[in-house]
Amino acid sequence: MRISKLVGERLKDSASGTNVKSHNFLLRAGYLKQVCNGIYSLLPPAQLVNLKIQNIIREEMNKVGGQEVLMPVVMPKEMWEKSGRYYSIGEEMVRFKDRNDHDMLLGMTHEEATVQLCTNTIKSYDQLPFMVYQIQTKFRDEARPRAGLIRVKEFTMKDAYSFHYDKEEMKKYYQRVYDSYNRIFKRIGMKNFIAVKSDTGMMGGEIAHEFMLLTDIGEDSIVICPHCDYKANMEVATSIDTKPSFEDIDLKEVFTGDAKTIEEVCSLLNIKPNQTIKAVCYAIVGDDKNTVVVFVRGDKEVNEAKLKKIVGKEVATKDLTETGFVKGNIGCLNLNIPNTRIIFDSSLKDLCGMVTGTNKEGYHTIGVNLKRDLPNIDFVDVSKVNEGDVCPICGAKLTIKRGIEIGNIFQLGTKYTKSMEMTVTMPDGSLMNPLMSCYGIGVGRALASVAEESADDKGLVWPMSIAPWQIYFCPLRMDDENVKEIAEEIYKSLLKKFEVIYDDRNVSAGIKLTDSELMGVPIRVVISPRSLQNKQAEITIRKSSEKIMVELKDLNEKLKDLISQEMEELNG
RNA sequence: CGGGGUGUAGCGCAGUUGGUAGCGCGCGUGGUUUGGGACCAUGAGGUCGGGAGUUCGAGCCUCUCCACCCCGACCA
Repeated sequence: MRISKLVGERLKDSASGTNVKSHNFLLRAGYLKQVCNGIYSLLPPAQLVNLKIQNIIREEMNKVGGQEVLMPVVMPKEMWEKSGRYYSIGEEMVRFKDRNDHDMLLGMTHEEATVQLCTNTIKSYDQLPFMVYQIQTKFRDEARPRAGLIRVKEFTMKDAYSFHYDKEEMKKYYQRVYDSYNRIFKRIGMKNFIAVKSDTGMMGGEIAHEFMLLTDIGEDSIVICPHCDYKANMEVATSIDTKPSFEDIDLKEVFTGDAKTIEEVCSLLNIKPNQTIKAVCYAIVGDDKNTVVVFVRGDKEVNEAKLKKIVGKEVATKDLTETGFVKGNIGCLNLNIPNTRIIFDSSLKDLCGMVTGTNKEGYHTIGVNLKRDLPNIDFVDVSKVNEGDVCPICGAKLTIKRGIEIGNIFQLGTKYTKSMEMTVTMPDGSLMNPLMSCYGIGVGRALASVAEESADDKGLVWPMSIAPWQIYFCPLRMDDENVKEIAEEIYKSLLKKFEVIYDDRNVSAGIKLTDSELMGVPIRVVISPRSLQNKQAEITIRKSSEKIMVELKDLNEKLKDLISQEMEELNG
């Protein structure tokens, strides 16, 4: 490829309106062009990276027996009514009508389509296990796209689905894909990633893992034990609570005036937040009547993912106007509001000497003893883990890090095969619903994640395995007839063996060299009148800035070595 | 959906008390340059996000709609 013909421009000024390093470089280096909020076109270099990532994924999926298929983006409503998700998934799924007034939707995931594909196609247990996968465009009408390709509405996803005749066998297969995912992320050059236990969310099922790239720009919080294996998404993370103990005194109402927030009450009463009981109110989505109140210790926060599971429905923080609650003074004693479910977090269990609202303006109650004043209460874990809480496995202090979800795997069980009536014949002649698992990787997100992790202050730094080109061929002084002639010759010979971007522009050295660094091509080959005097070329390794002078006659051989060396490292 | 911010040339930005728009980069042409974003000359490129209003006159004031960015809610 000649850079003079390459579609897209390299920008000197950094793009405005983004604070994510990799996204900034991807825009500046001519990889992406935004179409609208959360929707991008990929320019040639990005598409080359995209295809390479896809091919690595494809190879690894094939290795675990995956069969590539391609399912439709547009699907009829009926399929999704069967599984129940036509109604349970919110506005992120785009629904529309075709010209015959038939309800259709854009697929955001393909469990339904896969079951439809396999039902009556697979008839006997004998054909299990098997896995189908596809690499396909997904559309999700995200509430808030952000950080370039990290969270977008339209993206390319590899999604795989496996089917099994028993749980043991499903778990074994799940482990194989888990290992496969580790290989994929390693091969595309990702370094600091981990697998964590995760919430099953809208997918359903029991066990799920997310693969997370640890980075400060990540959207998820991950709880990690520095001493043992425990790693979990904040949504499902648990910890052993270390209970504070306070003097057990009698109940007493105290005047607190305008003090409403935990901070205000604490500073007024000269106590710490962990001596207070905080009330958080939720509405149930799609249910105007009922309210949920969660009482949690003042230093803790409600984990809404956990709350959803307890309630069994979507919840949203509730506006307290026109309810019976006294905002800022809600207390757990004598709270009598109709149609209200009250939930106590386990952080409050057995505590005494606590402070809570009195359910009337201007007053809080001190000396609450949960055992004495509220006997017969069930405490449930509905709070978020705090940094420094105690690991549920080994007892060490937990840390919290940020991460980008780069892949996820779920053991779905029979949720879809049951609801969509997929059966196979078992050895004894009976029919059963096969067990199912699903496995996803966002290709564009993987691209952006590697870009984010490997970029330096000069620009992108692609790992060899997914670089748009292996070599940036950069002759200086293209006005010099001798340079130009030799450059054309070298380019032709490089093209036979390597993937090359040829900077054939007659512009100053500075522009060429900075562009090569911005674009992140792993190896740069420079020739110039100076180097040609000695019949030499200069090789620069992008990631280390290491420079190697090499005789022109040895150039191809040297490049071959450098490339295979890095590829071996990436492939393990 | 809530809070905050920004919309002026391809990109980055300036534009004073209201008087019909500039700068840098980039792009075209001619010339001089050439190992870390050269220089001279010259040229093209704008419905100042859209609409309505106030005014003799609006990039600037008022109203309204829209788009994008950031924080939250939401999220495979």
